[in-house]
Amino acid sequence: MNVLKAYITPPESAEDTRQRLLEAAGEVFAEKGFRSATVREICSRAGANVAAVNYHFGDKDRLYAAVLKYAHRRALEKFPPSLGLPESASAEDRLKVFIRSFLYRILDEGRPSWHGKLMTRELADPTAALDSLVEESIRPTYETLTGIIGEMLGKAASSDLRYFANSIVGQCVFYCHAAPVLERLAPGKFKSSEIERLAEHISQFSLCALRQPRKTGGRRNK
Amino acid sequence: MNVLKAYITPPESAEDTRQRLLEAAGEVFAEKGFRSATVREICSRAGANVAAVNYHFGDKDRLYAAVLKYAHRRALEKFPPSLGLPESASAEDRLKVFIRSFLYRILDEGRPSWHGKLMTRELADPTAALDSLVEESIRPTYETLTGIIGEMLGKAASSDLRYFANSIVGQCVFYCHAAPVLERLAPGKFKSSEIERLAEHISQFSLCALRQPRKTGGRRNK
DNA sequence: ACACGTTTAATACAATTGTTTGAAATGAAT
DNA sequence: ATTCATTTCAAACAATTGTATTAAACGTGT
Repeated sequence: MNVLKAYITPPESAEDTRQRLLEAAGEVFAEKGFRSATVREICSRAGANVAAVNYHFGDKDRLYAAVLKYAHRRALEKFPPSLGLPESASAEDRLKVFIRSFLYRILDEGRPSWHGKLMTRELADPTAALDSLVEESIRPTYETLTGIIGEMLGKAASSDLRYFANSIVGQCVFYCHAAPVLERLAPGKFKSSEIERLAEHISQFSLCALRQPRKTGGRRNK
Repeated sequence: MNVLKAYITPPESAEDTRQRLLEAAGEVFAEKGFRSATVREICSRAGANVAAVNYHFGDKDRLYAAVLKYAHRRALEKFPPSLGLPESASAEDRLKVFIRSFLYRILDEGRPSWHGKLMTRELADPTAALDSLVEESIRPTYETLTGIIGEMLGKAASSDLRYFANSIVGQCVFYCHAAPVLERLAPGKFKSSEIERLAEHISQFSLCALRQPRKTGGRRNK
């Protein structure tokens, strides 16, 4: 019976509280930010003792780093950057899918819903974890985007690539970053259908600009 | 001599330390955010005693509220929304000026350079001060923008006005909000000339989308 | 010179923070 | 049943926080 039980639930409750800590920490960090979040609240919400964080992760910083990694992995596997779109698809279609997937990743309310808030918080108020987050998570996504844009603009305008990428990403993250203000400017919650509408708008808005013919060298006619 | 001295520096050092506190608090709040900023550092940077904040402002919260008001007033008088542009100017020109002025207000490095950071911090991590900040500062600016856009789109598309406004504001605040990431993605500081270039790009990018003919009712042809 | 209201200063206080400690509990292997 | 490593727990630690208190310093009008 010992053997059987051990086989059915191998890591037993050890790995279990670790997991609960990860989930609870995600919530709290997203709500309060790294500095204002307290390990006491995290542990309490995870139904664990105050010392659990230090036992399982060493300290608050390493717990936070683990949460960031975990959040990004979960979000990516739930909404892969190219949602089943074949590589042969046109650049315009890949851009549309990129925008849609990106929006879902940062705005989705399903589990874990806190991924977007967590990321925007880290953008605005960086901790020591930002460096590796940029290199491992953000830069690859960013380069996917500049790749698509470069294909649409042609090689000549490469110096402007970043501006266009920033314009697109900026439109997206705004809804996550400025959510408290948007809520006050025009009360009413975001539903999932709203995300579809949003993706449609941002795609159209951006495609207009990207389709615009322009001179080589990157500078548009004034 | 008493009379003379009192006349030359009327509020003497009382109003003076109040002012120094305001400036120092602006710096520290912008750097650390409201919750992580300590009144001890603020007072130290202002060359004042720890108790100075409570004496002059009551408590940390009311100091913060005062700083927000002060920052917005200073930024608005330095970069008025319509930089001397006549009201008769075309909607396109007024949009360009709006974008340029908005960017300068949030990205300018002159004094007080912390206005932009302060605002984006309050967006992302609201305090009790956000409500009045939205009503007194943000909403008027936002309505100026939707007014311009509405003129360009025609009345029919009014339900989409907010989307277009968000797209424009989103592009702008991104450079302030995601500054730490942008710095890591492509090192190199922002110079003032960069702001001009940025304004040019965002204007062109957005005008393309706004000029695009669309059906009445707000939804564009898919 | 004196008195008085305003401002500054040093210090203390209670609350909260992340982290540590050492004992109790747990569960599998002998 | 005993041993042992792993995990949980309550309690305590030192550091930092915003704020309150109390006395000193200052400038001003008499």
